Amino acid sequence: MTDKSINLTEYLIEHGIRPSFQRIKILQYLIGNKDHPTVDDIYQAVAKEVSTLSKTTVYNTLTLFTQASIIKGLRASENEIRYDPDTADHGHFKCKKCSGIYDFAVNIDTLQSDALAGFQIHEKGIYFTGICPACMENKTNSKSEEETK
Amino acid sequence: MTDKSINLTEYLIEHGIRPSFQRIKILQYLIGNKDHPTVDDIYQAVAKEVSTLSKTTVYNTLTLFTQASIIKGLRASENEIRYDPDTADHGHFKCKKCSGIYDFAVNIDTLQSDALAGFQIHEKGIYFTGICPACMENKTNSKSEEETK
DNA sequence: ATACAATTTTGTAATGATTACAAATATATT
DNA sequence: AATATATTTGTAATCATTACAAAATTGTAT
Repeated sequence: MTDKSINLTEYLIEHGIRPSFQRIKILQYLIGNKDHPTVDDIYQAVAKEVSTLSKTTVYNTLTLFTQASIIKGLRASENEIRYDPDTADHGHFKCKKCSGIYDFAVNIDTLQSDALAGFQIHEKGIYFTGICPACMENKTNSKSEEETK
Repeated sequence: MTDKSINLTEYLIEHGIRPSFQRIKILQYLIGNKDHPTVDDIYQAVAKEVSTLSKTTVYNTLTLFTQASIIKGLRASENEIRYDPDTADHGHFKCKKCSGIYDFAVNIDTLQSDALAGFQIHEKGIYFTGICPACMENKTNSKSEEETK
């Protein structure tokens, strides 16, 4: 789901999800914010438009979307799950300093290990951690103060 | 840390960790149980030998070991962190049915993607999910009942 | 349109893993 | 032995996530 021109309502229907107002708004936010938002990020942002929004609805919706495979939950971060509307295989790099999460292209098929013969694989997650280029330079990092945890 | 003949006390000292009784027992358990135990698994088991053991000590110790890179924390499971004394690069497969976690050999170096030029990589995590061979056969699976969540 | 059924949303209360913190205990050093 | 330092312990707090039931919305059939 990358093409903005696709109608969100139809997109949901195509994936067997009834297109409620809340669901469309949450999906819209996810597609417009591919920076791996947390549940709270999503809730805070969408609540500005949908004032009655409940966090439970956000959880329900994200679970629903995940089951329908239109988004993926990431476990790159320690505490919380983050969500990614890009369901194509790719890796995630988490910077230990600024806590930023970067996507990176990777040819996951080359990984295909003989060791998993006989296993039915559903998802492939590639999570790297380390220091991002920006933080390598800036010893004094601004992001780290606001987000260190 | 695979060779059982290595003295655990010395092993800890070599890694800059003071070898307290609790730390040795926890390390001993980890090395003897490479089935990716949870914090509670470790606590329950070691508490049988060290009756005064506190769960906080287990957390402290695991954090210490992880910082010293003698174990690795896995996020293959949804809720909780699991620990692995095998710090060599390898993948983890989580079966959605029986919740079992399998190690698998994988040549992570082949992954090296150009996209990460300039990034300083510390850890590489490979997490697959799906159905394990045992669960593919047994439609009625026993493990799933005890561990489904 | 109207009434009924099914689905979705909401709010609150529980759960459960992890962390904070300070007192108690053990260990090392002089 | 005396003192300083490091470790362990227990309890209380935190925080993301889940459970659950009531309220609101939507769909369907008459």
